[in-house]
Amino acid sequence: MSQVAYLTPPPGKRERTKVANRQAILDAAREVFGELGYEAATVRDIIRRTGLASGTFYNYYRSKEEVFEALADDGARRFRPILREQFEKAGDFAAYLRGAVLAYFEFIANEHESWQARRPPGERQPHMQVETPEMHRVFEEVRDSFIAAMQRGDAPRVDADYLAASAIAVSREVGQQMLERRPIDINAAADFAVSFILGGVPALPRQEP
Amino acid sequence: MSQVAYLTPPPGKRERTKVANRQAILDAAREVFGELGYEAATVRDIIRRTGLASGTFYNYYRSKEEVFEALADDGARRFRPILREQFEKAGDFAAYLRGAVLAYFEFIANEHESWQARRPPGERQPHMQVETPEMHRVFEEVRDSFIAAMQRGDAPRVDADYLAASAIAVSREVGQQMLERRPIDINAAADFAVSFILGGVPALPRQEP
Amino acid sequence: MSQVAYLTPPPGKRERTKVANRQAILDAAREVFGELGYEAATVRDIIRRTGLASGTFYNYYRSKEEVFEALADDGARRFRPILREQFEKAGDFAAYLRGAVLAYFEFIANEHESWQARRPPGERQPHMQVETPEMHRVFEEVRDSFIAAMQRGDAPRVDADYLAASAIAVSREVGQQMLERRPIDINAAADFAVSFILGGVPALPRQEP
Amino acid sequence: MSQVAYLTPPPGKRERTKVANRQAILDAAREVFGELGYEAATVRDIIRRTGLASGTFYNYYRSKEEVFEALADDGARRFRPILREQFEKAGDFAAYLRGAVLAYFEFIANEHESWQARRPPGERQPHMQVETPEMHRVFEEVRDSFIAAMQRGDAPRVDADYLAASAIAVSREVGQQMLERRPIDINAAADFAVSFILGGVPALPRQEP
DNA sequence: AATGAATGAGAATTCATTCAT
DNA sequence: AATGAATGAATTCTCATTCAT
Repeated sequence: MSQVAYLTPPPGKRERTKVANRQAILDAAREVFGELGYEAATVRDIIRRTGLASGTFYNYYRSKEEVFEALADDGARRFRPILREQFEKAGDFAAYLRGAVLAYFEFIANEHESWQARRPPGERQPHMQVETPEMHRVFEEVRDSFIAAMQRGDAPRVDADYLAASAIAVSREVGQQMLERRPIDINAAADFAVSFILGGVPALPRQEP
Repeated sequence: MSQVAYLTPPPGKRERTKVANRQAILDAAREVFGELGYEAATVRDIIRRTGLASGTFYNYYRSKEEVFEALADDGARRFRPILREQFEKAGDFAAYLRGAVLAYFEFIANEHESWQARRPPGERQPHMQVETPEMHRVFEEVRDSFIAAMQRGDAPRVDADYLAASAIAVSREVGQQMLERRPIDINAAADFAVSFILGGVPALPRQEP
Repeated sequence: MSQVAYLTPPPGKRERTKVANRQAILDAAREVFGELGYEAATVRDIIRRTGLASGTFYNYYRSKEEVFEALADDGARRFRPILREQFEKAGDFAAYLRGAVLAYFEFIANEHESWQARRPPGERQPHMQVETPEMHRVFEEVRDSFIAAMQRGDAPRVDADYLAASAIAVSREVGQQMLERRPIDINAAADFAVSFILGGVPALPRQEP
Repeated sequence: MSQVAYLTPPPGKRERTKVANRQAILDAAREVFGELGYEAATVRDIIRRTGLASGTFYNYYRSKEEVFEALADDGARRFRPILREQFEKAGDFAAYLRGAVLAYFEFIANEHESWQARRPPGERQPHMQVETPEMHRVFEEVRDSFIAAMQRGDAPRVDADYLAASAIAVSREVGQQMLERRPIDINAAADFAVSFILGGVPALPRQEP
């Protein structure tokens, strides 16, 4: 009997359900926040969409705010390996930057399409900044790879914190706008963002008048 | 009866009270939104801080949302003249950009003082940072004048929305980080942001190795 | 115009409504606790019976527990002047005791009849002891009048705290039982309680075998 | 396979666990009811304190009410032998009464120790003191034997319910006060209570002027 | 205009109990 | 027998807004 292999017992149905429920709530929250906006969304809205009982929500999260943070944290957690992969496979700073931005845009475009979706167009969501531990780690990772590039002589020695913050901000904002356009053009957005970071306004793709 | 003398109330007195109340509500709202974020803030929180009665709020604003808007307008109203001054003074796009960014950094550095000061010091402050309406309008002002410059041929014709979003994002993030550093160095931050926008990474101020 | 007489303005309709509402909630609570018992009773039950809106409850009390305390406190507050009157008009200790016990039994019998009423018979409510400030004052008043009687030489010098506690306890328990009997016989109950306090078991009224 | 040895579990082991769990739940319930009162206490509070899983509770008791009853029975079971002993030892009603009251005071003084000890020390404790089921049953025991004595001609035939209520009330209140005094003087309290019940105010122990 | 209590829809939350594992 | 997550009815409670004074 190969049972022996499971010195740690295989995750039972219970455990699987727990993970699935946690994810279901996260997914539902992503959709609901996307459709109604964070403020209008209620815990009821979220839980209704999962098909779970209302009380079940509170087995996983204590409030709407907590799901929101978990959502942000979750995104950052899933993105971090992708970012690292880009860093490891990139030849130089420019390649890393392009790879990372492109990967990020793909990531958010795939992100269920529900985040920021089905909302009356023009109704801008107010910007929300949650600083989750995982998001901070992404920031640190970006900054550290910039520092590494600088130390390799691959990039000029500049204020790494400012630069990381700027590059992330540009990516986030352009990415956000990209998602609101139809069709979603990941490559154009990446061209813009990367050119901007690497060369500023003069380097940007020109448009017809 | 000496009442007669005041059948018409002392001129301006009532008017002044009205203006003062309106401003008191605005100030209270700025504080409360800053401390709790738009969502968590309640009308009661705002009105409590003014010392007025709850019903009085509705003599001035119809809803929480309306104060929010008014607050935005207030911010814009205060920032627009500063921006215009920069525009008139500046010779070209680069100079204007520098002036605008500098003015913005000065603006938030001032706001920051009056905000952070009043924030309950010991209290944990883990919640989402929702973009305040004031900031938002300030950004809009910058963006609009930015687009105008482009239309006047002062700046290359590039994707205006992406560019505006990027420049604003850089300004916001660098500005945010600037506020967290001691001492707050507005000029260094502006140097960074403006160089970045105008020339990307290669144009950034170098640091000692 | 006799308006002048109201240097302090006459209580307006608002003020009257406030007092009336507070009392209405108290009355409703007394009924509901009486019918359902403290535990089964909900805030909804109470508020429903007042005809007020649910939110109104919370303008007056923060919880079921708080109304309950207010109820106890209210009873004690209203009883205290009655007690004092008995003390002032009584000739000696025995007369005071009889007067006070009788007054107390009348008081609780009148107490709307709803407290401890319409409940399935035999379903004993668990004893509940709330120590409200006003109840403590009643205790002190009883004890102090005992001490006064002792000092007058009207009663033997004994442990006044134990005695007051005992006399009050006997009155409360006999009173409680009295309310559960039909017909309610205030005099028989008072005879019993007073005899017991003044002479213990041997002094009690005998019953047919 | 060495499993074989335990196909039948070690005899008594399971049984002991069952008894231990049942007792653990009872002990936890005693604590929790004591700290929070019956109403505020939840099954979760009780079960949490045992370290058992919530579902396990229902293997032993069907509801919160049932533990409450069981707790009452537990108290009675522990007190009845003490009471019986007094009865067998005592020559007459007075001696029995004294023995019973003394035993009761000893009982609550002991319970008191184990209760007050575990109570979270700094915590405000404003809530209602609901009669605990144990105390209630203890009172019932006393009352029943009391009535029995009356029926055997050991005591005068008076209103049994009133008398039982009175004697119990006196014992409870004097006992309560006794617990609040330092040092706790069981004998003085018993002297007072018994004298009071047997002879009223005139029979009470005198105090120095 | 100012006041502040009342309103009541609806959101948040609890918790006894069940039941698959 | 033990576990502990799911359930969902029921309850608590909030808060924007109204309106009589």
